[in-house]
Amino acid sequence: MPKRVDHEERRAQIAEALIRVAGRQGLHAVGMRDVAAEAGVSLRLVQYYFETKEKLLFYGLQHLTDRFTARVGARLAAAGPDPGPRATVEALLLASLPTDDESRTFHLLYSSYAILSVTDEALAAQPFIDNPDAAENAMAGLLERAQGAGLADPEADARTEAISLLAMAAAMGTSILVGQRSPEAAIAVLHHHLDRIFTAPGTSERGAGAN
Amino acid sequence: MPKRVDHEERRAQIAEALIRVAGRQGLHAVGMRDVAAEAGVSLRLVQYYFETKEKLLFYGLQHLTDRFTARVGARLAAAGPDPGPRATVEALLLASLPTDDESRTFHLLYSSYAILSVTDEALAAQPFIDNPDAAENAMAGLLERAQGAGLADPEADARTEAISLLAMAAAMGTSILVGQRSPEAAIAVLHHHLDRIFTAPGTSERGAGAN
DNA sequence: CCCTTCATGATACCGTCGTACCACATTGGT
DNA sequence: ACCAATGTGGTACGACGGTATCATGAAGGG
Repeated sequence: MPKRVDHEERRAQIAEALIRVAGRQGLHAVGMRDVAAEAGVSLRLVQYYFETKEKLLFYGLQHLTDRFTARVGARLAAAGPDPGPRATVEALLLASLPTDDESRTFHLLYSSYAILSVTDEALAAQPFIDNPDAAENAMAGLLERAQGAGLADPEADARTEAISLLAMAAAMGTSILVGQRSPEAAIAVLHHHLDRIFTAPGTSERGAGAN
Repeated sequence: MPKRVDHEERRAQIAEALIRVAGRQGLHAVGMRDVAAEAGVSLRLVQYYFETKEKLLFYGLQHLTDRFTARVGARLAAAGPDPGPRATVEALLLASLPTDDESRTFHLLYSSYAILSVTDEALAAQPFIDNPDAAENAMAGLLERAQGAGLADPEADARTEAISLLAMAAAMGTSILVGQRSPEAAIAVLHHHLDRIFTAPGTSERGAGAN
């Protein structure tokens, strides 16, 4: 038999091409020929590894969320070993804002998929990240731990605040994406709420902050 | 000359057809033939009143925002003459949540247009509502008035809180749209923050609230 | 050594979509 | 009464997109 190529790696490579071209032209405007050209392969190859466009799109979503998860993990790791709850929460929120090309593309495409899923049941059935509310649970858990450690307002409802923070980050991310707001303004708003929730004793060095 | 028909009315009627079919199939999947069929007219007619699909889409966005503005105005009027600042703010926020078919369609299509505008400069140049930050200014103004009247926490930064409230409403609206959260849960979170901001003296009847 | 099987390339097909063109009806003005 | 401008319908055209088909190259096993 011939070259015996790693299919999974090839698929990943094509998926990255999909993400790049979709980030440029918009997910709706991407065709198999565009993906093939971007990946430097022939149209037939794209068909070979993903039989149908639908499967390519699904795989693209999966790849997108995987890459984003990895990126957030790296950001957390870069915040040092065992950072405080506030630093962790802040890192999570800031990582989800579209501040550079990669996160801009992620935000754009994730939003595109989400909007698509409203009218496309096949896409809605797809595992959209593990995120029915994984991020929400993680964030709520962090806030509760902070409360337990006396670092956050014990009166606050952790789950409600978690939902609020994530919602604000998401919506302001979109504002940034469409050029309605600057990343700095969004970060300032998030800091405001972190200051409100975290009754920080020694963790009040914010302003010339991390990222 | 022949029938002398009201072009503007005809355009509005076709635009509503566009909105209906786009709400069903998604904005990306709508074609001129679909719009014509939905409006009960011939394809040629759609071409006659909007020469190009792009113009149809632009007009559709305009019509969508007009209808939404009117709807919000009606909601405010329904809240009685000169309601308190909190009731006004609450009405504005709740009106923007996708709780019924009309608001669901609005939220879906507005989000679709917004995402589209990221990669389509012609659409980005369009007056996307009057909303670079009209809603934000209005909301901030309301909060400031409430502070002046001693109804809201005077320590709070009105603009920051306005941005926060609108952002949460927007993001949770999307969560509702994709079926990730119930309208009730979203409303509860919003109420939580209204309770935090408004130091309501007699306005503490919330829970079996307005809408 | 060759044959089977995996991998890849070129290209054809069929549907759809936006747009353009042609034809006709209707009606108000002269 | 006829003409011309407005409104409306039917249909064709060119392009593009996803998918399918045919063909070929490469390599490991009998």
